[in-house]
Amino acid sequence: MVQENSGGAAAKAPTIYDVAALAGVSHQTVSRFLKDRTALKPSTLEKVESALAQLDYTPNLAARSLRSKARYRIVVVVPEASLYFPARMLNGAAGVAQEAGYRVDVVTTDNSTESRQARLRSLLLAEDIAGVLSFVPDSGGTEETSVPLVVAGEYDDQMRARGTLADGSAAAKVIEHLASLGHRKFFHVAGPAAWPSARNRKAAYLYAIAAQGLDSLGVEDGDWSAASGYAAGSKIASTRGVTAVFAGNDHMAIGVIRALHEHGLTVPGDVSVCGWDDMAESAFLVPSLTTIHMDLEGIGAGCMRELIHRIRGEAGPVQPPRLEPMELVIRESTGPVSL
Amino acid sequence: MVQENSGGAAAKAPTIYDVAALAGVSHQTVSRFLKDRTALKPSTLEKVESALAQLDYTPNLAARSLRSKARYRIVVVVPEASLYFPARMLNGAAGVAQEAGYRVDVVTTDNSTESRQARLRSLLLAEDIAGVLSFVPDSGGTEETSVPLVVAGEYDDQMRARGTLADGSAAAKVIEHLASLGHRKFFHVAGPAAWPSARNRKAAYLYAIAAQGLDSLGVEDGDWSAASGYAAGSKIASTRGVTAVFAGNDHMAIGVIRALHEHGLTVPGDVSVCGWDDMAESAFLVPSLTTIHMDLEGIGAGCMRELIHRIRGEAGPVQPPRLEPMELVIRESTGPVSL
DNA sequence: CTGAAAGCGCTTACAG
DNA sequence: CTGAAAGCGCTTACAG
Repeated sequence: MVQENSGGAAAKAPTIYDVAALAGVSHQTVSRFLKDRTALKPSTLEKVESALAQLDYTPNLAARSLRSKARYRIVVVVPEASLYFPARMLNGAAGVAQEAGYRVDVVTTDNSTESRQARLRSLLLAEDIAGVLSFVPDSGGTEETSVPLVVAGEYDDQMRARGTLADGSAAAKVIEHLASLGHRKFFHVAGPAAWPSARNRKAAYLYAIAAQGLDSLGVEDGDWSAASGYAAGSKIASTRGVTAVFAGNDHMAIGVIRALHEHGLTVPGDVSVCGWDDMAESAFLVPSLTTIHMDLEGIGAGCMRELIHRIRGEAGPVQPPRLEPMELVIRESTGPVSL
Repeated sequence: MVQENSGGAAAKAPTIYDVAALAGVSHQTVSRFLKDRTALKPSTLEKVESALAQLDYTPNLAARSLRSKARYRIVVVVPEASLYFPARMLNGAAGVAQEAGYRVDVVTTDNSTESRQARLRSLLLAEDIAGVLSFVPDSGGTEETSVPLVVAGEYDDQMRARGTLADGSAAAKVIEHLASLGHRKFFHVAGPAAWPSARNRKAAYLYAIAAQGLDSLGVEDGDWSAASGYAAGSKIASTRGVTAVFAGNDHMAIGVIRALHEHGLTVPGDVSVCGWDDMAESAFLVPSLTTIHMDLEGIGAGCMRELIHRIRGEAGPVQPPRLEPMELVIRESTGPVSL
């Protein structure tokens, strides 16, 4: 499981002094080269360049950051109970950060333990943190820090405050699609209220129902898991008249379908079910899942771009992320209302 | 989306000198306190302690690591195309690392891009890296580094080399279970051969088939995704006689079931299908999935514990991780062979 | 355009 | 048991 080191004395990493000695210049000149090559005259530049390459030099970030107060690390906070957390978001974010020259410190958090909270706080106070990207809506303690902070989803909140819903048009499409199939009586299984995306989808659902003159026979809050969808599904099965269910994510949709199945209801024969996210396996379920396709990787990348934009103090608004379109993908789990 | 900092001058983090001044001692004394409290006499200890608490001091890791050459960071390499990578493993690993006082740098990798490889290599050469935990079997370049390295799954390889199979008994249980239902003709959908766990399960499958005097009508390599399971499933549907399929993970099992469904074959009526991993939603599928329950979080934690053990140069073998038992969970997707 | 000096915040010898 | 000195590898002024 472990690969032995090539033994003995670990090869000391070369320093700026080694490079300087080899190039026959002062170490400051090497430092200058690293910062801005054009500040050197061509002949010097060349010497430094070849010495650098020869030694395979890597700067010591600790020393650099100690002296320059520059920061090279971004902390990403992910929920610990991340059975449902889309790893794709983390990937998107990490990719962008690496591309921009930052290292990514991942911190998992559950809201329960004191000690972990404390550890997170002290980490955030550390001097070398450039910024924080939190995928956890209530990431206790992150707010007090003075580094730039992006909480994924807060954008949604802002928009909702302005009367716009980030997920609005997609949710409207779901409801329209179901209404066009003759459905009139709906049920919504929402994500946990702490999450902006959950609040957003619920609000968009309620708005679309009202706008299109339909009926919502109930809303149940889950926790994003299939198990919570299953619990909601049992309730739905015993609620007379529901013919269409809109679930806040695909996991919960799976749970709903299972519960309906156990109550002798078929999907989409008796009840239509629509999810949200378009997980990689949703197309392969039986029935395959009608859902909203989300560019999770793109969203993660967008959040990270925004954070880096703030870290660098660039003026002007962040360019909105170029995401794959958020589209309704119609599959087998939704169908005409049964009479 | 962004929370403004509490404005103005960022509160400078307190240094060891601030603490020393407040406590009325030299900064070395504070440093000693941090390293080993018992080296101070009680009255001094008390003064330092209260000053420390009052200022909410956090050590500057960059400075500490620059001077002491101690390392505080562990790099975790995760596959970029991690649609299927169980985030739970990362969580388990990160939790253990944090608990032990390390920070976790996550690096995503795909094997394609040169620049990313280079970045990974230079990251690994950085002076402040204590060790590397890779969840990617072929994490190009990590081998050259002189820091302790654990590649998740290599342990499996070692055991196989010694004639033992980590996943052996569980795979045997799968085959036994299916054989007890009357199945004789099997098919295996394996994970990518680069992954030790995939090779392991395939070997265990072939061994169990032979040991129990059964027939394997084929083995198809997938890439862990439902889509690859689907492709294999089409092949299975056109292979005469197969009544039981053992898939290397639950995602591929889902794809297999879908393909069989499209070919008019029911599960488990016509064909039984068994997965591996026991994803959170596997119990809620229709049919619910027979699978091997894996303690993914525990495995991630175990790998990290081993790495830290090596980093600290502790003698003796690593205590084997205390995992939840790897159990066969019998659900609806496997049933008696049809005649 | 380049070198000599100072210093980031810590820890590790060295004295007392 | 505690303080004065030195130095980790860098970058940032300051001179030339």
